[in-house]
Amino acid sequence: MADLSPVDRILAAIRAIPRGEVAGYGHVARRAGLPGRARMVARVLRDNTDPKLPWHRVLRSDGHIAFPPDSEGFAEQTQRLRAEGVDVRDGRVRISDSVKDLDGDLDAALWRPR
DNA sequence: GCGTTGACTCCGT
DNA sequence: GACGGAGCCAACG
Repeated sequence: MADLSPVDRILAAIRAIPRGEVAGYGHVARRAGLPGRARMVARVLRDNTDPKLPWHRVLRSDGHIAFPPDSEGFAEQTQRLRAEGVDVRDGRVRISDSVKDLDGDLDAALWRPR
């Protein structure tokens, strides 16, 4: 990976998240070569306008959705995740059995909520 | 160049 | 599991 700017690497890391899986801000940042820059990931997502970007697969380290429960983005993120087979309960993400099966190989690249 | 801000994380309670 | 406080870092005015 080369001379891409931090922002581009963050976007690439987010796009690399497979459908039906989720990743944490810190995990995305680390994957982008920016350990500890979770806050930068958050800013990139806020500024991002690319409809192709699976931003809804990015969650906080706790598995909680980063938006306030009464927010618009919260509702949309929940709906998108459910559409991909991710079980969302009370603003928290839970992994379905089918996804749980794949988890072994993806451990290096993906993170799953407890 | 400084102070504020934030879709964060870690740790203790 | 939920809450509060401290730390970090880049963007913005």
